Amino acid sequence: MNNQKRIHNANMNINNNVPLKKAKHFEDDEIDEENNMDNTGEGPETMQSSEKWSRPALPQINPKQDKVVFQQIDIDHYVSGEAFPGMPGPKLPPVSVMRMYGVTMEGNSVCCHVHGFCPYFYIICPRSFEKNNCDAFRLALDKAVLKDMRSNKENIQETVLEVEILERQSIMGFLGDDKQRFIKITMALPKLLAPAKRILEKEIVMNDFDFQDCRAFENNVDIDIRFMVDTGVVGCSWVEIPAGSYIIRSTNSNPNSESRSQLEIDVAFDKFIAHEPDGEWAKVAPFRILSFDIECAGRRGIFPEPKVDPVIQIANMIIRQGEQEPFIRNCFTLNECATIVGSQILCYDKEADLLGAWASFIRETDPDILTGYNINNFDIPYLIDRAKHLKVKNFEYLGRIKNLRSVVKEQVLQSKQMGRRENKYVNFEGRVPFDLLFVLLRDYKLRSYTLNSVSYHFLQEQKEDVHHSIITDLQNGDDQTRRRLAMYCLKDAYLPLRLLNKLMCIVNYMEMARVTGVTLESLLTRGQQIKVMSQLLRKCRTKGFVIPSYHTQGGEDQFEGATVIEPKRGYYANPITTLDFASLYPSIMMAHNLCYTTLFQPGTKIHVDEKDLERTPTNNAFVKSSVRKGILPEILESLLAARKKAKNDLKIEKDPFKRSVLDGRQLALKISANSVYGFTGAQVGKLPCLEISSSVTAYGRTMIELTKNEVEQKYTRINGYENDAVVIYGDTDSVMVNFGVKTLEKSMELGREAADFVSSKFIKPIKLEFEKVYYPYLLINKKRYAGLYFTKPETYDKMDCKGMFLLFFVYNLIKKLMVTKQPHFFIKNITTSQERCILRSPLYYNSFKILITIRLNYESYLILI
DNA sequence: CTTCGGCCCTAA
DNA sequence: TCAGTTAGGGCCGAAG
Repeated sequence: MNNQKRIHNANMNINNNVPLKKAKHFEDDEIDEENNMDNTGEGPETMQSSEKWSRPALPQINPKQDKVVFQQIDIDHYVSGEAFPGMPGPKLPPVSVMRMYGVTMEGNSVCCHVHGFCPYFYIICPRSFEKNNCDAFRLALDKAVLKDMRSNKENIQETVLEVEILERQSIMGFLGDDKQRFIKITMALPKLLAPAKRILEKEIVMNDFDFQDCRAFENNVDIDIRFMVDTGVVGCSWVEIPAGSYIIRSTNSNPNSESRSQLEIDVAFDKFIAHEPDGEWAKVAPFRILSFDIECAGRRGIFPEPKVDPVIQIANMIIRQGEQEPFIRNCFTLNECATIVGSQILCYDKEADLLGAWASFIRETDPDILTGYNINNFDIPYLIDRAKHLKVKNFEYLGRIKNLRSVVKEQVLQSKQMGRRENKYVNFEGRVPFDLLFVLLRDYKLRSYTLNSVSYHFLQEQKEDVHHSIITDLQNGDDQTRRRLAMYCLKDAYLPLRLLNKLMCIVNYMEMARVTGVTLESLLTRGQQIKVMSQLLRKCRTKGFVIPSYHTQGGEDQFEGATVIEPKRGYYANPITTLDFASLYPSIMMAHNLCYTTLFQPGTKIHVDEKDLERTPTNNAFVKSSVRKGILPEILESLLAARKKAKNDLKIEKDPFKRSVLDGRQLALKISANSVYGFTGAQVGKLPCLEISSSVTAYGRTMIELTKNEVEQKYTRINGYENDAVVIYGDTDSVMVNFGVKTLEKSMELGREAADFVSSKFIKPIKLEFEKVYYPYLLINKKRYAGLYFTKPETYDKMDCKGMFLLFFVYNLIKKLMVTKQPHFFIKNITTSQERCILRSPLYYNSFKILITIRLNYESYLILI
């Protein structure tokens, strides 16, 4: 069954590193296979040296009577040289096989091969093309695709598996209720989708029919996403393989297995149950999370290089998801090292032995998640490169597929959000690299991202301080100095686990994967769009819509964004009420039924009564929900309804772990709802629709304007109120109102009343909410203000500062200072740009000498006046 | 000396 | 192949 196995000369891989694909314009027929061949080899069997390291023993399983239930954590696919007997799908190899990896509630690891799932795409069906043409078309396209291949190393015999005519509708634009005919073309392998589309566009495949302007649909849907969408699997969900529907390929150390998982099974793609991650199935399996850190003996002043500088220590901590403390703590050291209470010390005389032992340790402990600090860009590539340099046998077999090497690839990710970022990526089939640094860069804005400052910031705890310049000296000392180094190394492995736990990263990311339907790994390696795309595809599938493949026509024109009300600058010594629209953009899309499927495009042949259309302020037209309810509004509704439910459950739930799951979920749901608008406006994206995004912002602009006017017209002395209300500022979805009242109670009461009053002027579910009162309030400029933040009259919640706040903060303090005649100081966390602002700013403001800053530690500054 | 565009960062 | 949006303040250096 080891059909992927290919024996390679070990030397080939040493100097012949993975080819860099990113810059090269590659041919479609050589993408996957070449990489695959490069990292295929004969991996070692998993050793079992210690009961403590291994997973709990796998119970006896009878495939006729026992079901297999596991939480999957990673999904991938491969090309097999043999069709699995008795499974659906093509009988002629090579065939594409999906793979799900996961863990049971008992902590046993599972690798599940899923057979018979094939990639496909759609094209619009030419008018005269009928059912009886399908077979001829299939043969013709198959022949054309085969001919198109330069080389056919895998000996592909059949490329087009099936051609059928289906009734579908394009998601783009309202075209009435009549379905159109589409041809669904099922291909043998994922990599054949692109050539098939290209050939259909460029060549005449069949003389009688013109396929050249038959636009392709869902051609660029990734096979992993396609599989998950079509089988109803979402990221990190539970999967049940019923008794009698699977075959056990191997258990544990059976040499026939392809995987290092304890249980390896084969199942057909339509024979398993994908549980929705709700209720009972919201639980989380006891995943093994490994955190590790390496130390290198570098040369003075030179950053360690794997070709020169040895790895001298590797510290490891493994924790089970849901538990508080690691159950494995150890440190692999080069040369003798004195013992450390609570940790196992493993000493080696030769570096190559140390590395080899560590790789065996990974295979034996079989972690599901790999973490640490900057492991993606430093520790992992360093270990792999170093092991390659020392020719350590079998080091690079670190994933869950026995004969696949983990190799380092350069990856360039570019987005407006993150900028240009070069990253290294290492494959660990079935294990998820979850670099804490990467998570922090994504989710938190910090002044410094060193492990030390991050630990201080979140845990109020610092590292063992060993400066990198003395690492080599400590290594060259005795077993006591190496012990000191090991303590340091262990702490660096431990802190990421503490931080993951404190910030609930794993739980939050799992919930995000479940809500959006993508794998855990793609949350870290891919952008925002794939999450919306996954949800869109799921909705489309149930409703018979298909999504056009994006063709690169450069988007040039920007669309207009939100209004920022001209601020009435000043210092307000009375309460300022803030009214906010809750989830403004999602609720606009819901209220006005804005969607791809409801967009009425000019020039459309379908007639729609004007009364059934809604014209947006940008003069786009969308059909009303009475005619057809949009998919985007439906997605948003279910996201927001689920969020409401999660928040309610959160109120009742007592168990702290379940609470954190629920809190992670409500957060994921909120972020997901907000990113739908961005998706429609992403002009270099999968499915931009500026009619939607520009209508959304235009509605937003009219709404904030209307809110301002309504409030200022109603709350006047003429109408019996204390003072004329003035909207002093507003940005996108909020207005700041000065009701001219003196007390917090009064300003809150008026705020609640005004919010309800204005809400009644809008269509459901648009809702203006009273949220907070600032008292006092300092408004310096657009996007720049500060004030004490009150949600209840008794006491303020916090001092809130927006924008480059420092000078205003200080201004406020000066006022106090002038009143109290007392020296003041405060400590504030600030970001890099604010720090620069302090350092650059004159020490005078409004002719007061204002500040001296003293750096206290990595995050806090003491500011004296 | 002023103006403007690029850059960086933030608000929402 | 991949990449969420626009508005806007403040600083800096180049051009005029």
